[in-house]
Amino acid sequence: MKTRSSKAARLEDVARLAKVSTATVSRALTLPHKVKARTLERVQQAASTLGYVAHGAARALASRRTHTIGAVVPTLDNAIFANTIQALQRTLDAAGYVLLLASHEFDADIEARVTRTLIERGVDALVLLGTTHHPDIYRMLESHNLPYVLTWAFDESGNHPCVGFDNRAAGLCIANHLLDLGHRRFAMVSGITAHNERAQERLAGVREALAARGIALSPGQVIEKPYTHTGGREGLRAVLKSGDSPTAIICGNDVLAIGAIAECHAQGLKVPDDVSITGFDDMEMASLMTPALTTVRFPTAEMGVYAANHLLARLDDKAVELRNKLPTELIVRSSTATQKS
Amino acid sequence: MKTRSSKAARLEDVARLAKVSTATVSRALTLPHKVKARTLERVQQAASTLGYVAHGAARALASRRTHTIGAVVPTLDNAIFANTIQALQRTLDAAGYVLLLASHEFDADIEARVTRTLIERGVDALVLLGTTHHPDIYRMLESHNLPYVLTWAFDESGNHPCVGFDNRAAGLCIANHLLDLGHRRFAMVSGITAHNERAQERLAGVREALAARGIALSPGQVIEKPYTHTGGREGLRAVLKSGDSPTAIICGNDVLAIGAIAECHAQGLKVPDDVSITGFDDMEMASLMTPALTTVRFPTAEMGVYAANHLLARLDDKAVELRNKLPTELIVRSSTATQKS
DNA sequence: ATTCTTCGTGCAAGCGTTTACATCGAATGG
DNA sequence: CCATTCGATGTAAACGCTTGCACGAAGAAT
Repeated sequence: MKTRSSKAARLEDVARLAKVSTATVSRALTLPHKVKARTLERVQQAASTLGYVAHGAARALASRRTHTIGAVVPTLDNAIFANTIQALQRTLDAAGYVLLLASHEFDADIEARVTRTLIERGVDALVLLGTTHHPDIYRMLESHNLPYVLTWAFDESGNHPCVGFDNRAAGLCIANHLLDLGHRRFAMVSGITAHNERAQERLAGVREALAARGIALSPGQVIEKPYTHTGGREGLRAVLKSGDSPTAIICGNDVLAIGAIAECHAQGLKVPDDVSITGFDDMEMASLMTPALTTVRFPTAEMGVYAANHLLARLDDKAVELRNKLPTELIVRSSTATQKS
Repeated sequence: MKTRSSKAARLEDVARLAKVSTATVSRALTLPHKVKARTLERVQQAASTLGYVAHGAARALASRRTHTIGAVVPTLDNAIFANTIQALQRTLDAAGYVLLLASHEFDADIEARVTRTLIERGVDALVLLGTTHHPDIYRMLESHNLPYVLTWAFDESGNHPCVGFDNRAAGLCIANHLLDLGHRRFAMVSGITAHNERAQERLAGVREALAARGIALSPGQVIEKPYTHTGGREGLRAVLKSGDSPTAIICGNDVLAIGAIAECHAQGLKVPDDVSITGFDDMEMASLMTPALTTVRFPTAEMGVYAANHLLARLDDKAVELRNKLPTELIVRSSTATQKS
């Protein structure tokens, strides 16, 4: 078994070289204002010539702080989460924190396991995605008294700090857009709704909007697929096979929509002439494809920044609002068109 | 300042409840075969009723192992890196390791700083992207005796363990494809080549292929842009402005190519009728867009798996090959066409 | 001058594990 | 039946840092 080299300098080595105590070195490195300028300089000099790198575990053990924040997301594969993570990491980094990342592929048990691992590794706080989680997760958060924040969804129960979107409103919004264009025959290629309230809410919003005009979605008109391009293609095929040729297909996110549009092309269907297609999220790709995608914009990067700042504030015992609903916005592009009846 | 709750159970609490010593509890939890079945069961029972979660920092300090592996990448924003990271994380997770992630936005100094931070946090090993790094980075790796592996590029010097691709060969390959189609007027929208040997090598490969047919790229025919969609759009505009209307534009990666194609559409240029466009990487999107993108496939997920296994093997003191060049493959789709002269 | 602060520093006690070493009883072999 | 080995457990010393407390010196207030 490889061990960290014994040549790595320790605090004591720096102290000896700078002719001060280890306590002073420690203070010089973490609370520079507590040390006289001359001493500080000597210590820094010594640390630098020895190439001293602090031993995080020892530091964490003694100080009970790791300066590490954990995030557990469904997957990194999806550009839209990557977006948030990137913003999160950048904000944390600026504050001297490091991001410990784990993903669970939309599996609730794996989520509980990796969350436990992160807590074990000693994160100071945790970013979770979505509101529905394994009870063990909430139990561990509770018993370790860990600050956390839920993201991407808005916790209506009011029990949890969160920053997210109103996924139901977004669903309502996109469905109304299509209704206003004259569409009456719909289908939805949803993400997998089990254990995923974002997907559930989007679907519920769509249903609500349609119901208001007396339209219902039959089981055959709602296809659940994983949030992948392939899922979108398969979803579209399934929808077509189901028979009642919809004029508008609402996809559970942009990735599904991109897959669906690609499949339309493959099948010789024109978008939006033969069928209108929509997504959710407004990832960058949505504006670049042809046809450009009509979707609902979610400010995902802002959310990452907000989540980071929220936790940083709480770790500093500053006051913060505990729940924040970020605005979403309908973005109409060219994948939807009016439907003459 | 928030501290971890004092109610969290420690090893000692478990030991007391199970009526054994802390040493036995420790062994029961990490080397189950070293304790008698009856004892093991008692300990597990006690741990579970107390909701015991090991204190990673203490464990790391005592054992000099963190079971954490660091990765520092340019950005997470790019689906193609996300791909590798996802594979890396999944493989590490299966082996009981956690991924500590940092990004540097293509800035060499930031890279050195975040790498230092990761080492400080006590990673057992490190995944680096590319071969060119700040000398401080190699110095720290050396003095801490840290296993590491370079990825995405192949280190010809032979000084560093690596798993990557032959970016130059890929450049050669794609340029030859276009030459074979009859193209003679070229431009390249490259990534920023400073501190990035992947971009440099791709460009060099292209130049080499063209030179073999007596074609040179003038400075105006090589535009460097960040690896973003916007970079691709701007790159295309710059290429067009430069005057000598190329019939083939080689983009430094798929993201640039997607941006470039979008800009072509905006400018009323038909791809591939008016101009052929290529990328590198073969991200999933490449096959889904219209026109589908001709590109060179890089097995990025495999690389993540390989990098993970490489480090895991070394941490276990098993033998591994230190350098691995993964094969790339030309993928011809519909963004390139023959050029009649 | 004298007393009271304040500041800079050192001393040393942890922080919660792991792990060499010691111990002890039981099993094995001659 | 004793000597030897072995397996299971306990004892206690690290691991490398932070931080409360004590202390002396220097400055401020009286």
